[in-house]
Amino acid sequence: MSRYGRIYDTVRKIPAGRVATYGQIAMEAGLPGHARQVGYAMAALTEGSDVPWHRVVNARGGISARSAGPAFEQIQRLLLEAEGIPFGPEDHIDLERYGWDPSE
DNA sequence: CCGTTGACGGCGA
DNA sequence: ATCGCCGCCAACG
Repeated sequence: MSRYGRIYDTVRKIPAGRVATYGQIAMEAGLPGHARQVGYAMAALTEGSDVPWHRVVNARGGISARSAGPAFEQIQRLLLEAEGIPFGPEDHIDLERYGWDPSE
């Protein structure tokens, strides 16, 4: 987990009530263009992890489908709504309003 | 060693 | 705005 440590560390910085995109996390972690590796790193997480994985969404503000099954997608949406983040008619979050700005 | 796969994203048609 | 193709790179068989 040597190289992904930067990724997990960056995800931990996302404040509650905010979300960040895979590409954004990659950039903040010093790995621009490696959005896919961020997704791969998230898939490797265990349930006891202190990483707020649910705050990571795709570039359109939506929840990406995963091989683990649709159940986790539901859980992610529930966790985000519990933090006050609303989903639009197309199941997407308004990144302009709820996207994480690292400089804040 | 090589081909496939995958929690993605950008660009062109 | 939507769709499809391609690039990125680590993990697996």
